[in-house]
Amino acid sequence: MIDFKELLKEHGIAPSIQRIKILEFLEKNRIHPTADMVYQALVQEIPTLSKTTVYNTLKAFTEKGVLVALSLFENEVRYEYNTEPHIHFKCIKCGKIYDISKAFECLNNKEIEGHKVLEHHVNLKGICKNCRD
Amino acid sequence: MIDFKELLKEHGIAPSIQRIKILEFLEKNRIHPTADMVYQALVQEIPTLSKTTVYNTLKAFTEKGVLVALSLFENEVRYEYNTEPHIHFKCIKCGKIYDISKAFECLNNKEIEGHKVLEHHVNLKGICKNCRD
DNA sequence: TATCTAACTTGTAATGGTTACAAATATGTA
DNA sequence: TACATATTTGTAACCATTACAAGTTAGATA
Repeated sequence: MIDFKELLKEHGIAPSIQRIKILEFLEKNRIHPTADMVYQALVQEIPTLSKTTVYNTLKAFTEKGVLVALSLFENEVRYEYNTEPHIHFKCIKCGKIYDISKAFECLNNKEIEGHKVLEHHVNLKGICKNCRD
Repeated sequence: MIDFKELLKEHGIAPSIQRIKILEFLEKNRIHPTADMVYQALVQEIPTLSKTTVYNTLKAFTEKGVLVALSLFENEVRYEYNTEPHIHFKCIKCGKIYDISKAFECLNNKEIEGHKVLEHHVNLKGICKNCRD
């Protein structure tokens, strides 16, 4: 069981109830949610929750490295708990996004055509194993 | 010199003035523009141009495979002329987006963790050769 | 414990990109 | 030329996100 309160402190973020709940949700639900999905899920538990708080919190978490913001294939921002490097696969049939554990460490800290590469984001698109049948 | 009129016909798109100008702009300016950038550039030449037309046209071109829509790192859609497969590099200092001719054909038509991969989008982030000095 | 201050949360309004829609215009064909 | 269809246009609506100011909370200090 992760001590979310402690985790936030380690990242220099004061652990308010709202922040703890948001982090807990992201850690337990690896569904790459949008800000609105986070809000909808938590407003039941915290009826006074404000969307502004969700946006502010997600932004702060991303800046402090607690979360990663994703620009996947659609024009919307999604968030995920910051764990090991991995890539994303989106099914064109069901729309589900899968984490793929394979990463491309070979790309980071490399030079490509004279540019220094610090990060890489790989998004795959296709038909997932459940939709192939 | 590309015959844009003919190119549109080949893709099943009626070649109106607006559509030809938009395609011509994308082909000549490989700057991965947003819809608004396309509008701003062309409204001088076609004063009656409407943003709705630009959006409709970019959408149609993307659906017919004339253009490719990109979800890069920010939350905004950009468009580029559909040519050979390549990947993108964004400089975190100057913000410029570079095309990198290297692609990962090895990924397409492969299976990863049971999913069938049809497309791949690789976005690199770092410091470009001009900003390194 | 009481108080103070700073940080956090909230709600409303504003912003900006995108889309819906209906009217006006242009195009191709007979 | 006239008609039917497709395209363009402008306005209004929509939705995600941000700005802002006021209200609330929490930690530190005495």
